[in-house]
Amino acid sequence: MKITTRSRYGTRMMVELAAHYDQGPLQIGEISRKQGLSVKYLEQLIIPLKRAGLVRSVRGPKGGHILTRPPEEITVWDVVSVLEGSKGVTLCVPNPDICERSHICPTRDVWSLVSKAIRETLSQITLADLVKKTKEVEKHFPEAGCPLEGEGQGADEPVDSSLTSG
Amino acid sequence: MKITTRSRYGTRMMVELAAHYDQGPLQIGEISRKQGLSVKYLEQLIIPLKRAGLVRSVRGPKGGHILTRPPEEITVWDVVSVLEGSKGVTLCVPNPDICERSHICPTRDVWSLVSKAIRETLSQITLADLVKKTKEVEKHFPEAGCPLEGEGQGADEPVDSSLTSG
DNA sequence: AAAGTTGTCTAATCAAAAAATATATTATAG
DNA sequence: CTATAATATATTTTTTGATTAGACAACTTT
Repeated sequence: MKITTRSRYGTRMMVELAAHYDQGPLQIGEISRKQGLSVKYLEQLIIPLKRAGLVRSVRGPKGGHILTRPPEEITVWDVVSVLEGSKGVTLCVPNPDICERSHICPTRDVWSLVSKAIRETLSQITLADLVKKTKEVEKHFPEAGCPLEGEGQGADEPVDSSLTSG
Repeated sequence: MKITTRSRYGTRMMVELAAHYDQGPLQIGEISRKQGLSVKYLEQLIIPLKRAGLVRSVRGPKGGHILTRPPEEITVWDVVSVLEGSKGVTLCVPNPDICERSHICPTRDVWSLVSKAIRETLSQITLADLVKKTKEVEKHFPEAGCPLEGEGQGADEPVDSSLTSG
């Protein structure tokens, strides 16, 4: 029941792209620096986001990545559902057929409701909301982004591993 | 973002205990047989449930386990929160202190909302609800419980492993 | 009191998935 | 051309979820 780093880092990356939306392509290296996340890992995460049509990329110098739609039109659910894949909170929720009794299983209904609650929650939050909140906060705390988020570690500045263990 | 077998199997066990509530202690062996779950695993899961005061146990022959409260008064959230521990959907949600910037992190708020949505959903479902649903369904399909639930495997009858992989 | 049943506890093992890293290749602006 | 940045693939490392094992403790029944 843990939200994976794929979803969390991916969302942070998308928020960076959103904040940069009207300023042309943004490079992974930039995102990495600002968010303290590994370049290599972000490169992996952006592939499914591209395939899903949320991001497009420009190669070569001055290249980078840019959202295909304005941040107001991309929800966190759009991002998370792509990065989590179609696995669902339980195998039997998206694929009832793998269990012959899915249609009579009372606990399966419970997990379906959880799945629905998550989807509905995340569908109500857009990248624009998060950018806005970031900027409001930066007025009061003039330093940049969120370098850790609990356990993310800096690309160049490894963090004390006691933070990353749990 | 997967619900662990701890929560799923644990909930199924608690539903069995709920169904047996007014008939004295129920043995793990029985639950294992009816639900097709490993005795050894269930034994582990029941310990935190006891510590949390949801279950009490009777040793020796004719012993077993019994809910400390009627099924109407135990929600799925009671069960799941015990079995998942206090880890939360993200480390920084229950322990803001592990990240110096939790209070200004916009994505942390998102995961907090997810956490809240899950909690509220599961708090509205009681074990009695699930027992009731089980019995309704059994009227139409006179065979017993849900042996698989997607990937749970029978204690004595191992399932084709292609089911258990994802 | 003996025997046998059931729960309790700790440890060890296994497997899968998540997370992170490495290398080589392709496109393109300048 | 050359430097930059994306793309693709592969590999490694780490974590943790899941499962199994065995010794021990409590209790009921006879």
